[in-house]
Amino acid sequence: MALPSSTVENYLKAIYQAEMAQEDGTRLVPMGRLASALHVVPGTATTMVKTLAESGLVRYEPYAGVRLTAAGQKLAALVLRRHRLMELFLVEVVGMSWADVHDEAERLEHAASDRLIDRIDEMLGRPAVDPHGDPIPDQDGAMATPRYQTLLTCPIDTALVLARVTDQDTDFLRFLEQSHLTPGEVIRVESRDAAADHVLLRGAGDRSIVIGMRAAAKLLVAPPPPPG
Amino acid sequence: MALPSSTVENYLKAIYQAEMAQEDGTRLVPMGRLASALHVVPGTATTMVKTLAESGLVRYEPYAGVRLTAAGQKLAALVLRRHRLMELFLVEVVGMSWADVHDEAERLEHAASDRLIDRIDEMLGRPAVDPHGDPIPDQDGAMATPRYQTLLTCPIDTALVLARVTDQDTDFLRFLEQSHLTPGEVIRVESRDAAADHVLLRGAGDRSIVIGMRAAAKLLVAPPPPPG
DNA sequence: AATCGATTTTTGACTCATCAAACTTCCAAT
DNA sequence: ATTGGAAGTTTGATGAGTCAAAAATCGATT
Ligand SMILES: [Mn+2]
Ligand SMILES: [Mn+2]
Ligand SMILES: [Mn+2]
Ligand SMILES: [Mn+2]
Repeated sequence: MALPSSTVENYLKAIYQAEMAQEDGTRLVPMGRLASALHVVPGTATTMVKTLAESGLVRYEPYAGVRLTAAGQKLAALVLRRHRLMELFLVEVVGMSWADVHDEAERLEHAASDRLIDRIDEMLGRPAVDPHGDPIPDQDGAMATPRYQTLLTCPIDTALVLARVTDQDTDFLRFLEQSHLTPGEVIRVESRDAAADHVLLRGAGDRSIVIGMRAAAKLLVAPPPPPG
Repeated sequence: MALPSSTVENYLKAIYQAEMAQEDGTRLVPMGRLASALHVVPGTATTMVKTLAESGLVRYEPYAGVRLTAAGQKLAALVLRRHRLMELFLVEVVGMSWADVHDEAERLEHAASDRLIDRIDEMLGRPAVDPHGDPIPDQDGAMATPRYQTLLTCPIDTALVLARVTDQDTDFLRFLEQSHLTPGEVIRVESRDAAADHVLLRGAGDRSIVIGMRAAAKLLVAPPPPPG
């Protein structure tokens, strides 16, 4: 099989990420989800998934969904590696805003050679996470998958480290940056009000920030850093 | 008209460069040249050129050839700008070899946004030439076109500056690098022998180098730098 | 002027990726 | 058990880009 096209890479990556996002154990991704993630109509996704299945990259169960094979998983993880290393490179070396790098990396991930990516990896000191806190797969496609809590489920009035942001929307990221809600910052939840649909945060420098529960669910936190 | 596809960008760039390389005044590029530059069969080039003509990017004269319109020229120059800035960036910032960056830039030139390219341009200090001495068009597509002599036509026993290398072949560039025949180096031609098909050079550090006339024609030189 | 060969164009076919719209399957609620 | 609607699949068509091979054109040489 020749090099995978950008289209194939995008399908594999979308399936990979949809599998991860699946709350239930079954990693079967329904065609509707896949189609909307890729901005194609469902029929297109069905057709494409069938050809991916013939290439041995996915297993396809009609009317049920699709999941990656080991081969598909590895390819998808390497695309994700290129994407995330490229994002971090654009922020750290080129000086772009973390709010903008996703769209740029969305195209560069298909054009950058393995040599370039490895060089970038080296320059950055083999980083573990990208600017949004997303883990970066290694050269073999292996990726750490820490289980973080969200600002909806974490304990109240406890110091926590903001570890990851699971939304790449430019405006949302810009807002977070202005609010100093970026990975690494120490924050605590002061209160939650489901009825009012809000979460009250206390950030670095005693900043007080109110966000909706939809937004709070996209902010993942880890236990505070070990003392000393 | 939507964004030009990579294919369209590649056609325009190839026509642009073929026009420049044309020794005769007529900037008409024959279909055969274009086809082989793009590694497609002639029929493919004909078909594509007709659709480019319909988009107003080229003027096409059947059985004679093709040339860029003003619109086509600008688009082509901007692709070349992206290519050459990317090459220089890969050498200067990423630390890749000048022998390797052409192939990498060949793909990245279609994926990099104008924002990224302008940021790179700024980082590099608005450079005038790429690692091979090729001039870099500005944001408007304007490009300096100095008329250099080659090592085949330049005066003998005169100090000259190697200004530009008009071949992107990896092995050739590697050889030049090892021989210290890179842009900026001061060299002089000691002798030429058409029968023997060779040119004898004296490079920096009194290096003595013999190259064939085919290779010599690819090395462009300028008058030596002003004293002081 | 006639012709031969190189170059170019045309034709017909093919792959990849996509959509619209008709059709099928499945399941949750009656 | 039926059935209505949501989700998924199939079918037929389209556009971009390509090739192989047949046909047409052009110009250089006789
Ligand atoms: Mn991203
Ligand atoms: Mn990211
Ligand atoms: Mn190049
Ligand atoms: Mn170059």
